Amino acid sequence: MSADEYLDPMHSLGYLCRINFRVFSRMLEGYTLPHGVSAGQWRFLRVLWEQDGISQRELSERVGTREPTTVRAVRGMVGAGLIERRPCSRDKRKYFIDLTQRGRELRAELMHMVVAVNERALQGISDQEIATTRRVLARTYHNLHESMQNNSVDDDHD
Amino acid sequence: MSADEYLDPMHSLGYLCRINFRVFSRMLEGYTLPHGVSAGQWRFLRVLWEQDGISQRELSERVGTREPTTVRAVRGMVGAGLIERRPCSRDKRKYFIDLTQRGRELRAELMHMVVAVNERALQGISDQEIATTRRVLARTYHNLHESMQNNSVDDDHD
DNA sequence: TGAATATACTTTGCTAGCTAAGTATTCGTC
DNA sequence: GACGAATACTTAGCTAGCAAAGTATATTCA
Repeated sequence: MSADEYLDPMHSLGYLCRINFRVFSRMLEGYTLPHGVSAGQWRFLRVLWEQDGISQRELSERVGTREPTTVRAVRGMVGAGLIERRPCSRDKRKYFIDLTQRGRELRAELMHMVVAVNERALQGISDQEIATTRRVLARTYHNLHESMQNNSVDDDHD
Repeated sequence: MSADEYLDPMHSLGYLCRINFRVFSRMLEGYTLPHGVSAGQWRFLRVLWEQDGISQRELSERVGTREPTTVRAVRGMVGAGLIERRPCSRDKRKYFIDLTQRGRELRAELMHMVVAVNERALQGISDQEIATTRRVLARTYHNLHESMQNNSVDDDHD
């Protein structure tokens, strides 16, 4: 409620999310880079392991990045031999993204690493606290995301 | 525990932190940019409002960025008239960072905005859940940060 | 005192995100 | 069937982060 509380970064969920995102990302990349996979690529691979053969647009949405970011990531991953682009025959604007054999093979090793990083991160925290945190972060994202879609920046704040 | 759980991004704290960081940052910037303050600059201002006259190195540490990032941010904020660099007379390597009158004046308006964004984000979430989330995120950061300092990337994971 | 080490900041050059604008294709509708 | 709107992807150009190496100054200690 008081503005001054927010002068302390540790009080701010935005700050806490920023530093956590960075440390998660940097640590995971420490494990995956020796396998030729950058932190940026990992995010796309995870989605493709769940389902590949989706369009570039749909890949963007599931990963949570905008199209230009996806264009660059896809280019890099094609170059690294992890995925292939397949033009859609029905709709010439579209490309489907398929995992290569190598992209598929990486799944087991890399998922093992993400589990290891998460286990280290969550040491000493109860399952219930973790569940609460997930629920809160899903809700704050939902609240802000919805608010950005519905309102221009300068209406109706208090 | 099971690797496949982590295929769902919403299960992963790293992903949740990433999307929350982005949406917090983009929304706050929507408010602050009309005042000539970018999201990057805001993070430095918040620290300086709490205490200015600190060295560039100390500013980096408190904001949670590395020196090169601070160099660029400081240059931009000097150009925008928000801060001034004051050479240290005792130690010629050092510069102290002081807020200008204008930098100081922005505090009230911008803190009002960060409170508004946080209130919107936290709608429908109990104080206790928020407190738990803060505590968990502080702990996960601590766990990973410590682990990165103590271990090279490839030792002792199970 | 002077050589080795440490510190504070800068430069260079990379990654990864974004918006805005551009191109090609498809859809809808008159 | 053709024109306007929507869609899928690309390009251009920006911001903000990083590591590694460079420069200048202080500190330590033999």
